[in-house]
Amino acid sequence: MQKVTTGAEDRISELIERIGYHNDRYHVHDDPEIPDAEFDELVRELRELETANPELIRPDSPTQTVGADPSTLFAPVEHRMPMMSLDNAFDREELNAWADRARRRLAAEDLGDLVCELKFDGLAVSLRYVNRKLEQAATRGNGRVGEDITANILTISSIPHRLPGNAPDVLEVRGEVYMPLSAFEELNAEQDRAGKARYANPRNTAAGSLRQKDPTITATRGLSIWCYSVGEVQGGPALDTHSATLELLDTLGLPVNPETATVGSLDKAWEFVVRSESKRHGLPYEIDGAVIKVNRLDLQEELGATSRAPRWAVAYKLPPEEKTTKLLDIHVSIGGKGKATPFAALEPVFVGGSTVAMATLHNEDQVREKDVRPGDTVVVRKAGDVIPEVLGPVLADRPDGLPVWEFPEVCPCPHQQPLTRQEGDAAHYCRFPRCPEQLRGWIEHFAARNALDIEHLGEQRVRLFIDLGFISDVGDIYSLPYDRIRELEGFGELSVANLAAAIEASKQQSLARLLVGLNIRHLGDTTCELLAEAFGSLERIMGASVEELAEVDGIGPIIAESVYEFFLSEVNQEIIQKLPKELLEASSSDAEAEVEALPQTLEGMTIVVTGGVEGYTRDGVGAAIKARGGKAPGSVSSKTTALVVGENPGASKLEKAEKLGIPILDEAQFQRLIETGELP
DNA sequence: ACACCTCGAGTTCT
DNA sequence: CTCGAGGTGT
Repeated sequence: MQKVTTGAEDRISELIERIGYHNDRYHVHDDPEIPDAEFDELVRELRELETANPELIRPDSPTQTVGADPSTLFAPVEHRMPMMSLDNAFDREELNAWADRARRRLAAEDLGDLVCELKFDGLAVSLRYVNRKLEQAATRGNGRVGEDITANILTISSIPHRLPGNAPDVLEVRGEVYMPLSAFEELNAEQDRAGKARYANPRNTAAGSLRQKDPTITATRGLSIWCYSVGEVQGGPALDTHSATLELLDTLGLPVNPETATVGSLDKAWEFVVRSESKRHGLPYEIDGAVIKVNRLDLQEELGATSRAPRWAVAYKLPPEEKTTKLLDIHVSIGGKGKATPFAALEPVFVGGSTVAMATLHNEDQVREKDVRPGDTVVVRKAGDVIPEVLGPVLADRPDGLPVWEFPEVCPCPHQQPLTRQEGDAAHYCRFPRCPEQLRGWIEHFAARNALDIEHLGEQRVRLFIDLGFISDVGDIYSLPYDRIRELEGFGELSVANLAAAIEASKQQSLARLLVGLNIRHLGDTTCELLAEAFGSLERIMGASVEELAEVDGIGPIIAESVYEFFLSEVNQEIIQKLPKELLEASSSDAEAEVEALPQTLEGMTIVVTGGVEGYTRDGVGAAIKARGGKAPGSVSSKTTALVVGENPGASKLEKAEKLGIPILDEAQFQRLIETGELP
């Protein structure tokens, strides 16, 4: 196809030159020749041309670079005023509870007018305008520190680069960047044409678009923004209500969502919530709830904030989306210890932001209790926003005579050995020691991050090596036939070297990790550490009696028996023979030496963490707590000293901690706690 | 014997 | 995240 772009190409060059000139007059000489509106018009024309002809976008185009130094992209930015998150309410009752709490705190005991807004499903950002010029844009991050995304934000056409003369001297605007459904569909149509994978949902795609290293890509994604509050403000008109703030933003040319209402009572606010729920699917963008704010700023100030959220606002979260789909069949998967778990094979359905084709059914009793049968139409949703869950069948749609599902009698692997369920157990097990499914699970477990941490040995390769007969137990990992692997398709010199190096490195792992890798029933990370610490070497653990094992604090008769049995087995002894000497001689002392060096600030404390904490991986937080002498269990109980709330916290832990009156710490308070051992 | 902690395992999709 | 099950203390 002949390109018909000469006209556009020339015009783009001309625009780039003129914009560059006026930009220079404005910023460098502070002596603009043309009015702002005319300047913006030039930029808009350029942007339109570029949108129509993405292949003509030049890296030096001002739409990509105006005012932004690309080298600062994603650099940390400390917010002058923290970007707080909101407390959630899931029903009317919780909404009432919020209002009651707030009222009790006020001298006047009246919240006054309430502003109702939609809650947009996008990414919270902060735009900082200094002297009416957009100087810096940042993500929310953890609320205190975000990432610089100025270069990318400048490519969003609905965000003004400059504000009119009546704007405050310093204005921090908070808003939600989102991808309109039309832009999302257009993008996916393009992906289809290019034969590429579709994007899953607008929210994640918007996030991905803002995270581009190359702003030219962000520019083509059709992102937009809704502005809904301010941070730091200097100069400008005095404001005394939130609705006046929104009006100001609107008059400054910042996009403010029109679906906003100021109401006089909680009843009216609830009506807004109910309406937003029914409107949800008619909107050209996605929402995940509604937000209710106290309108008067003096009352907002009086109410103040907790460590993580203001008391003057609450987010109503829409219930998770439910969809119906066909239950095609119920299969069984075999875990690394032989556990047989039934799961639903579903007709793929888009629910809660992603396509779901499988969902666990846990065990036989769960299937029976839900009474779901292959051929049923079932209701599906995302539990906790992530894990797909089958709620139950739509009985009205059940075909006549649909048979009840029976737990399969044999393992799905070619050996077809029986699956058995013992009295008192909820699970079925495949007890065939040479079951290839179990072997695959064991090898993967051995290579996993919390065990011997062997990179480049993932599920695909494990399957392949088992099929080819290279591996028939974990011991074989250390005598892989590299000559033959080199000849396999998809294995180059480099990938073989990487794999070999990763396996070599695993020989240095600690005793506890080796124990984890051995895949002994009832032993996980924690119990393995207990054993490693108590006995110091594999040899001593192997030589211990059941009674000696059970003497360890935290090890009871059942686990002791399980460990004893494992090492009694001849098959397992042979496997251990195959392991490299370095591993077998691994002791628990090396790792501890480092740990002891840290001040034991958390001695005697039990710290539970929910959500991600800045600067740590999920496991890393627990390790940091333990390294300082504290305990870090996965759930809140009456023994918990404090709950640390990070990014995207889980509701259940938070709720329980509040009910039990356990102190709740934000990330800054957690940092202080770790360093000094002091609770706020 | 019971209640209450903890721990472990399996799990979805990008 | 949720469920099931082992360990510990009363």
